[in-house]
Amino acid sequence: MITTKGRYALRVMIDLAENNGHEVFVPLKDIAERQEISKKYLEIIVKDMVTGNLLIGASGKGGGYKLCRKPEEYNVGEILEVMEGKLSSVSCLSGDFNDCPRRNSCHTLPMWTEYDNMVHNFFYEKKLTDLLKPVAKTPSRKTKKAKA
Amino acid sequence: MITTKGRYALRVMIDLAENNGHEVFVPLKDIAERQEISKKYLEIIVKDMVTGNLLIGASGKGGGYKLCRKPEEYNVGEILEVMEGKLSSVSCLSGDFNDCPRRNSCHTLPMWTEYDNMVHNFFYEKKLTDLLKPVAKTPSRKTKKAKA
DNA sequence: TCATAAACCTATTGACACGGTAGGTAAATA
DNA sequence: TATTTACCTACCGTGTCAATAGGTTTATGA
Repeated sequence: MITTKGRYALRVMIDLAENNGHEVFVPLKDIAERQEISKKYLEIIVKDMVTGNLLIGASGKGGGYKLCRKPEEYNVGEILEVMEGKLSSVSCLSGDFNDCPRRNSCHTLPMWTEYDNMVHNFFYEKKLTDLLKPVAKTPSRKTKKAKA
Repeated sequence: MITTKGRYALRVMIDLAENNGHEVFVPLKDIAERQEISKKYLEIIVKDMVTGNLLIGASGKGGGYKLCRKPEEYNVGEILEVMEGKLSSVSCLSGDFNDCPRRNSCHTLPMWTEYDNMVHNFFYEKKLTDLLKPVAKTPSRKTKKAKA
């Protein structure tokens, strides 16, 4: 189960991406209000996001939080892993890794491994920008009309 | 995270499939010993499995547990769901379903839905028999050699 | 009929995670 | 120097996980 931490973190990222949070510092108060999430609780979350190199924080008047990369340079997987730890389906595959004495004869381990890979790929291939509201595309100066 | 309940249940199923547990009752003691899992804890698990129509239990001497279908008629997903409840990635998709007031404007819901479908398919397409030790195939009486 | 072997039932436990709340400190700005 | 903001520490109620403990019922077979 993805917990509120992961889900809220994602919403913070999206909020920043959609509110110029790539260029200017956005106060947490604003994010909390837009997202209807307790600001106090969000403090905990964004703190982890700063530690995890997803955001930069700036204290004082005019401060707030800002993306430290361009939105297209984030993928969902890394955001979730910062908040939830490794996205591992079973304890056999996380932690000390190979502490299970049955690992060599385990009938289910291959399935868990396959599952883990699938999940990892799913979230790492999903970009933050895939979650943004589809914006009316500003046509680039030289738009080639697609063939069909 | 798949908990021990789900993982142990799967191992019980495999154990039965590999120890004639489709035809005769196998005492829990034997399963617990082979699987090196506390019998006491397994009691809780198999109880749920009986309730969930995965196993049949028989009390008294000569009793034990038995698969109620043929091994090839189980898939992993249903076994896990009996033990873990619905395999839902986020609370937004389980429970009362549409209690979230933001569901219509939520940017992340489509991703969670897509993810849930992927997970569901993965486990429901996986058959119990896919987890069994590959057995030296008893050649059927009329084995057609594959072309290539 | 009676010991035995098995499932079945109820209760409890310690540890930990989840989802917060509360209140204060430090830093930057105007 | 007041204000706005991030940042820090502590706490808390609830629930789940992974068991353990001890007893009761049911069926067999000698």
